[in-house]
Amino acid sequence: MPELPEVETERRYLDAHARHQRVTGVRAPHPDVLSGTSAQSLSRRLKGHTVESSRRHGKYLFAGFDSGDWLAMHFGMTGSLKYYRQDSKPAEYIAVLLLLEGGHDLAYLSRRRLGRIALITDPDAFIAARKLGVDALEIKAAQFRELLISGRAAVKPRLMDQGRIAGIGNEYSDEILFQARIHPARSTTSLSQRESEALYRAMRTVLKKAIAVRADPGRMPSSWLYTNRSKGARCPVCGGPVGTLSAGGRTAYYCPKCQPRR
DNA sequence: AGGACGCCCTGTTCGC
DNA sequence: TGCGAACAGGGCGTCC
Repeated sequence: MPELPEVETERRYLDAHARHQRVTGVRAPHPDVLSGTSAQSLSRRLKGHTVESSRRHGKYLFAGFDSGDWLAMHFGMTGSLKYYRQDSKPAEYIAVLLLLEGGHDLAYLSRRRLGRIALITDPDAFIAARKLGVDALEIKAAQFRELLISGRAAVKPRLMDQGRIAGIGNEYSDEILFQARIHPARSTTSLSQRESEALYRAMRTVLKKAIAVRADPGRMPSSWLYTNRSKGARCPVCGGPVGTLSAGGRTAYYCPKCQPRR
């Protein structure tokens, strides 16, 4: 699912393919992903302008235009970007399409259409208005511990709380907890200094490595839980059965042996 | 404040 | 075997 590493990969994809390209039109086959705007409005505002910069905060990707406008994109569960020649076979699940001058299209794909695109003028104001926390790769160790342990909560939903630490979802929270050897239902207030440091280190290692392999599941290390998040799977470290529990309305996968409750 | 739950959405997996 | 139910899950809203 598009969590921080996937969105960072999309940001680099956007930079590599669409930068400095002029928009000639906008189409929205599935306008329900547009938030507070329309295909006509987007077309009016973006036509004739070029994509010049990109930013990412948590799971949000921002594409900056030379006009000062930005597209704020969230991918929901199944979104991605696709850059392709206009005369080639169009991609599936196109929700919004930027027609570019050079004969290519930049498509925002969304199979389940749970993603959203907004037209904004200030990413920082957008981040503040959405009450997003600090980006998971920007946060420092001391601040991480403070945001992690203040208030009562189970550690897994806390890692996924976008209002505190932005960018981590269900899959990577499982991986981070697995590598830090911490049970997902542990209370944050019970975590020792040593454990929160292990969590911080695991968070950075996991996110950076996932970015390095362009969030490609096939290239994730075999020592990770990542590819073993399924029923009947085995722990890649101890070989024991992988367990599940429900936390924050999501299914957590973990190894009961490597991540004991206490 | 935190958590449980429902909703959105559709492709895949599961169970009878 | 086949079909409908359950599941997948990011984010949001509601209720306790």
